[in-house]
Amino acid sequence: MGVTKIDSYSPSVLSLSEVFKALGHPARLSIVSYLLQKGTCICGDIVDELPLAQASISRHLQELKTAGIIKGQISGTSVCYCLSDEHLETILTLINSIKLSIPKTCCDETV
Amino acid sequence: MGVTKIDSYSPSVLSLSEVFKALGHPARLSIVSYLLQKGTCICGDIVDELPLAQASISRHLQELKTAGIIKGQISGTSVCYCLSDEHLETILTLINSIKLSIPKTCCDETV
DNA sequence: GGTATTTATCGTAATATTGCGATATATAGT
DNA sequence: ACTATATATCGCAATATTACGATAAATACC
Repeated sequence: MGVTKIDSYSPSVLSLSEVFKALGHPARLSIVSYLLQKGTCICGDIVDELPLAQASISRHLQELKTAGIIKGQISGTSVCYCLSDEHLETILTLINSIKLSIPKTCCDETV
Repeated sequence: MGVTKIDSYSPSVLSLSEVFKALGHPARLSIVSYLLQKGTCICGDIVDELPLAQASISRHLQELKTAGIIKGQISGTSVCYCLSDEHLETILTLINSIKLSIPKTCCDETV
């Protein structure tokens, strides 16, 4: 992320921005989209779906897990991942409140 | 972002991940939060709120604008920024659909 | 035990992001 | 015209992210 003044922000802002950051990569968003359709996946499923190496998929899964977006359960030699709604409620609430509070015409022209 | 295989993803996934990425930085999320409370801002308002230089704030505002999250209107020597709901509807729809489709108990233990 | 399968981690190179000072641009006021 | 105010952009250095191959770790099967 480059030089980031990470200590200057409140824990709630930092935590929520981490969730958004995790969703802010096309590979990770594709994984979430896959889980949205299929319900669960193992690492190998995503390796078949995306043009990335197994090591890269595994890293993306770890980042989604760290952000609280997915969770995994060991099942034999593989790990079954699924969506977690731990943070989705927070995001939903924020976006709803943003939508409700947008003034109708604060800017008429774009710059 | 490092080496990203950006050509491998659908335009819709890329576009949505750009929106999430824009929200995935504490400074930019703070700006959105400020707009949520105040309705509008000029660059100088955010300079007073965050411990970043004016040049840095301006860059973050440009990134939010590029992602379609805010829009700006020239007003004298300053630019009045406010939230745009151009993409918020998309995000809201996605998160709602994720929430609705989460299987209740696909993973009982975390790994 | 030995082998296959599956996932996670390490090390590295390439690239992107961040933040700053300096500077450019543009409008307002005198 | 000159100055002040406000924002955007440039160039740079520091740091973070991404992706990969290689390898480790852990379980399943024979």
